Amino acid sequence: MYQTLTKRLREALAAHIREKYGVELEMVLNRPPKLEMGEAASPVCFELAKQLKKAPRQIAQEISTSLGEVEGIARVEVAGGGYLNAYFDRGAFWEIAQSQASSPQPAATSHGKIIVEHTSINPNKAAHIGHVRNAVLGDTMVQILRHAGKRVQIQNYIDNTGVQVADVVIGLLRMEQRTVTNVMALAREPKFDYYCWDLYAKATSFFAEDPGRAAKLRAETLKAIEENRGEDAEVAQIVADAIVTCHLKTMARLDIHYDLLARESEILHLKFWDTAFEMLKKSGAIHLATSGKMKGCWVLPWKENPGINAEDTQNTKDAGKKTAAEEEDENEQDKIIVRSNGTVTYVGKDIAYQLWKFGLLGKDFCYEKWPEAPAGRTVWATTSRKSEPDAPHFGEPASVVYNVIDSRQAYLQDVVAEGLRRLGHEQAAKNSIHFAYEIVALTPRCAAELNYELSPEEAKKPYVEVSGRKGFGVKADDLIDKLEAATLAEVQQRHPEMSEKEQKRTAHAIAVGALRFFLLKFTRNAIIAFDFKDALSFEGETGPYCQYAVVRIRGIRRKGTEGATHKSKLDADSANRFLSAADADDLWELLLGAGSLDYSVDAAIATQEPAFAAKYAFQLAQLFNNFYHRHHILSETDEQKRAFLLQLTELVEAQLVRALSLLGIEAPEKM
RNA sequence: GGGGCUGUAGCUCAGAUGGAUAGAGCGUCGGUUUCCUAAACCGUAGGUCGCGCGUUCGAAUCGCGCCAGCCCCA
Repeated sequence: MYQTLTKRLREALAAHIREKYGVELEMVLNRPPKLEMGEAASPVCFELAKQLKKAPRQIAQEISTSLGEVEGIARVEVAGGGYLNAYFDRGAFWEIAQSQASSPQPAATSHGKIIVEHTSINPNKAAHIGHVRNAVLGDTMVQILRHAGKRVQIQNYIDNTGVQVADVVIGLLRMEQRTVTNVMALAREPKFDYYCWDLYAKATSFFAEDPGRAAKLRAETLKAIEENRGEDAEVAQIVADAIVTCHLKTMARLDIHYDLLARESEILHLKFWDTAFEMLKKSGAIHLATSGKMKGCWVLPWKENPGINAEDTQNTKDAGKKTAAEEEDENEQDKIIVRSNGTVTYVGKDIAYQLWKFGLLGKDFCYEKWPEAPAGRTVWATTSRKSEPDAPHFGEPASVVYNVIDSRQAYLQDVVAEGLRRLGHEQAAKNSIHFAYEIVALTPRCAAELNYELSPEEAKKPYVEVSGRKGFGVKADDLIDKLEAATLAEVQQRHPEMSEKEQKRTAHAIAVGALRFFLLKFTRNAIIAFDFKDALSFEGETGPYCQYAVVRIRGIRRKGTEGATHKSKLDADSANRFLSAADADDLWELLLGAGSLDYSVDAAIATQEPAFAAKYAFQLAQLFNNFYHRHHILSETDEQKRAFLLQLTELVEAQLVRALSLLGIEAPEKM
């Protein structure tokens, strides 16, 4: 809606400037700080002033008088030192909003497939709050991209052959001396993910007792898992599969789902890695270190000028000029891809996976349905067995890939991208986006509530980092339980007339709204210092605040249909009249807000910042609450006015519900 | 040692593509409810945008240098 008009304005301005001054400029539009300054502003005259060597205000004056009609724009004025402020035709905007509200989604204008990879939790313990941030960010980005007409596939990478799973395997088989059958039974019990959470922490202390033994056990177990042999491999699969099912269940509570579970075991068993390894060797992207600390490792040279193909000559040239010490130093910057014992690092496997995502590996997985998907859902997983015939074509190359991974791994992600580049896939490297976000830490107070003993240094810090190894953190299911309990108590008090089922449904929706919004209101690179007090807050800038605005509108609609038997029809001129009245700026502001979802979605995509969408929902809810206190709709005596206010309210509802759905938040009927 | 991120109100954070008088929530203080449910609204106070120099008609935003904190690679 908003973008419909700004697009017209942008095009008209660009064409006019091209014609009048023969200058081609990118047409940036801003939102003026105040409503009196119009709805869209262009600072283009300042830029033009440089090129034409004229005063910006004079240019603005010229343009504003000669621009001519732009459909839907009432007028363009000169302001400040040379701004062009555009004022929308309020009646026209109302019409656009009415027609677009009823025909919601743009047709899938997708060019290529987009992959969003998120969640990707090590399948060896319960999910914690940090994992939830990852999943919520990823899922929200998915909804936003789909809303913009993109074709998106959601993947969840399962590192089921890694060291973390190995640690739990050691815990079960060596520390607890369990049999395979026994583990199988244990894995079927509820809260197996919680059991592993504790066991993983115990294993960590067990390893700390004797580092030598730990290294040996780990290496043995890891190798057995990678080669898919013996009890270790068997138990690893049982554990990883069961935990993945737990994670799917936890995320389903937040309405987060996946198209494909891409498992690391298949990267190995289907020889994805072997193929990638050959490609890397053949292209000279990696080489075997023959001396020094990394002797016997395959390494990817780092720190050199990352230009394409020029490295080889440059490497030798530079190396010749360097002292031994410098060379040694430089070698230490190289990234190990294959360890001297032959095992592949995570980076190596990730390069293979990224190549596959872009269709550059020349291989595909086999696919089968995950046997224990959440109710009513189908989730596919990679497999080494034969593909099921109805499997979607997951191997279709992606044009863009969003990898939702915390920012501590920025360096590793750079290495992966560098690997792609050295294989000659510059474009893929560019389109493989590290969608980075900061961690969720705990406030010292929150840590204390969890009975965690703080060291003196930790107590001084504003936050404490969670640690899966130490078993220290807020588990996702615990947090959701806590939120649901708190919201249920509130709903029961406010709505004793509701059935218990209805109360629970409502409480659940509010709990999810509170949690998802809480994780989305921060921008990606803000560290969230988690505290139960903040997360359990339902007032102010929160999900429930936004939901409440919708509930209010629904209340009005219910009351409205009960009371008035006839709903008078709004005639075309009336809307314009009400919006253009001298004291109607608040109505206009609300309409404009309701129509600005597209603007916020565009900003969210351009900046890769889902927080923009959350901000939008909150601001629209705020505008509505403000309006709600100023205008009593149902008691409005002017029938046309009442019809107008009602219709405006319904527009706000539609847009707010849409915005919330992008955030994965459902608005209940009552709360 | 190298690389990255962060520093804005008492607290937690927004300020995309440089732009007009730097915003919000919480907290403070003071008001609003016989209801279209107050999970709301209104008012109040609170800022050398870490510091310095530079680029620009214009800098919280860009560049350089410091200071402080966090993370990553060794």
